[in-house]
Amino acid sequence: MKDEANFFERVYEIARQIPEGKVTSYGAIAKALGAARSARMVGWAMNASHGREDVPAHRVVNRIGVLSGKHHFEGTNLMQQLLENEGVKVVDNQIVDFEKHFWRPEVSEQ
DNA sequence: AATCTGACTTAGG
DNA sequence: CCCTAAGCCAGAT
Repeated sequence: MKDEANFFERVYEIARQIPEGKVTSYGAIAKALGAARSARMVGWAMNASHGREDVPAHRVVNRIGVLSGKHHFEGTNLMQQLLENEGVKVVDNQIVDFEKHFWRPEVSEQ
């Protein structure tokens, strides 16, 4: 049996820990994985997260709070809809008060 | 096996 | 924050 602790699985683990109404960045997740330089890999893992309901990729945005991955969701504004449904304001593909909704996986154990 | 690509980030201007 | 350049690494072709 293979170990399911693949790179992707690790990213999913972090993503699942993102509380509702909160968002985080790819770099933050990457750092939490111990691979701060692999922020792109986090996004890459998200690409593989399709089919995994437990992976709220819509809560993961880039460092400035822009929904860089909304284009990968169904429709054209599903990602925004999901965020607003959780109380996160999104304007022009960018999260309003991003820092206020920001959630750091590395300090999630607080 | 080599090359390209990418849901990113940081640094410098 | 905007722009350009470069680093990054794993997957896809």
